[in-house]
Amino acid sequence: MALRLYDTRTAEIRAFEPLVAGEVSLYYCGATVQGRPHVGHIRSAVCFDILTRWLEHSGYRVMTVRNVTDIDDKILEKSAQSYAAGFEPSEDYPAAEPWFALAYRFEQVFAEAYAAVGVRRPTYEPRATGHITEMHALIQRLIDAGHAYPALDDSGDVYFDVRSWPQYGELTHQSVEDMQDAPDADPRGKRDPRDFALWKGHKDDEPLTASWDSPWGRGRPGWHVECSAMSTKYLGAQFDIHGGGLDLRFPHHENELAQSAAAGDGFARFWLHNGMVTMNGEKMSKSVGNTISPDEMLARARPRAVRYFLGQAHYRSQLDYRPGSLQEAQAAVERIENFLDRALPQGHGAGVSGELPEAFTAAMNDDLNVPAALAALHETVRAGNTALDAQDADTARSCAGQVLGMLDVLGLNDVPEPGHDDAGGAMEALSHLVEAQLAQRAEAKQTKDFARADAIRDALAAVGIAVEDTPDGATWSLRGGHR
RNA sequence: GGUGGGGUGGCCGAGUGGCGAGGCAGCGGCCUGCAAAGCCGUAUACGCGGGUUCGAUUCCCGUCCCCACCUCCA
Repeated sequence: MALRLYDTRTAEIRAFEPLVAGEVSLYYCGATVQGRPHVGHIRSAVCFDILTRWLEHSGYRVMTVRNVTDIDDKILEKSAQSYAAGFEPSEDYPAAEPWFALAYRFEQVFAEAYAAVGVRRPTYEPRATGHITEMHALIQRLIDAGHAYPALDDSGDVYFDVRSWPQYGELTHQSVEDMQDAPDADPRGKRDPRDFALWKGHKDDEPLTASWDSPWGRGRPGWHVECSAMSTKYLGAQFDIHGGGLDLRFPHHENELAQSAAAGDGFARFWLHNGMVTMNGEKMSKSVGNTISPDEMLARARPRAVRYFLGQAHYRSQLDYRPGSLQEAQAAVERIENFLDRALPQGHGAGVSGELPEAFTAAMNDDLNVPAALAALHETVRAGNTALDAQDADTARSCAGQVLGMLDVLGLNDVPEPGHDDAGGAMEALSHLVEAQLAQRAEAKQTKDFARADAIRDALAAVGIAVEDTPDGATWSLRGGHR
């Protein structure tokens, strides 16, 4: 069965066929780098990372582009605040920081946050500020086609003319007439309050560094135009998939689609939107204050568990966080790891086949049904454990190979685990100390001195080292940092 | 008011016109010196009311509730 995906625009699941055989072009919206990432950004990235991995596993060559919005109202506002009298600097927002320094700094924080849960870098990450000329060209095409106009006042803005584009609303299935009037719409210079800015004229209180010359006067880009300009520059006038969070459907993606289509570009063939992350059923947002940051998650559970949690629900479903979610995810992850440790001790994993179970493949092809894919993974783990208990090493090894293959697709094998990969010499030294303790404990057990054996185990447990007995002797692992 | 998505066992979370995915937690058992890990077993689950059907959680109608978006939003 081939891959089928849900397309927001047509509101249907249909077979995915790329524009160019064997190649997939994917654009998905990244962040406006005005602050630290929150888990919604990371969930979105995990979803599209899994999509990318699945496409690659399916044999496609995938070009992925994710934008960095490094100029916008909020970035300028945060920077301006840092110069204001009475500003109190914090760790996240130092005093007197230029907007471009702020944006660049947070861009790097985002990169670290993505990497911490094993999200691979896109093929390219274009910045809005680096594509002003492409935006100008697009805006000019829209003006020439009669779908955009310079502001009727002297603001220097350029607006998209919503009324000139009958298809406006097609992505979110709304008609312009039915839209609720925007309470904060500032109609100055607009033909219709729903018209949106392609170009924003420079204002005197904004730094000159945040403006560029244009045929319509000095200014800066509107929010939506960058994605149209950059996606088509790197992926072509028409490309396969455009993704992003559900909350970007309107206005952001609707406007992107309108301006690109009105300019004559085919644009995205599939629109994919991931669901929101909620806390006890409500969307996490800073204004409500019900947030947990990626850093806080990583402080509460291992990176691999955090990724498992963020990726475990279907990508279109809402993902609910509540106390205990991460511990549950970690328990599930460790169940998988325990099996691999039993089946492939000490690096015997080399050369095992990563062939995937049919149920897993079918689930992934069915609009990336990760929950069903995880069910297949866990069933393979159980089958493998059963085989181990029956001394059937070949079956166990085969199951382990399949599990490794599935973990690769889900990206769980790529998550860096501190204290595991990079502890180097310290880990080596610790290993000798623990082995010596275990040898003493084995001796105690030999002489049936269980009190002493338990004392050693308890002492190790007290410092975070878990000891488990197996038919082949005791094994140990660091609690919180997998062996 | 408009648009879209939901309400599944203690929790999370798939799915299906009829043999109850999966994970976590719980209980019982096997194994173990004891644990841990693992395996086996274990649940009168599908918001409510009607209808269609031999049979509905799944389809239809009605109804209640929740969530998201309607120009800051992943």
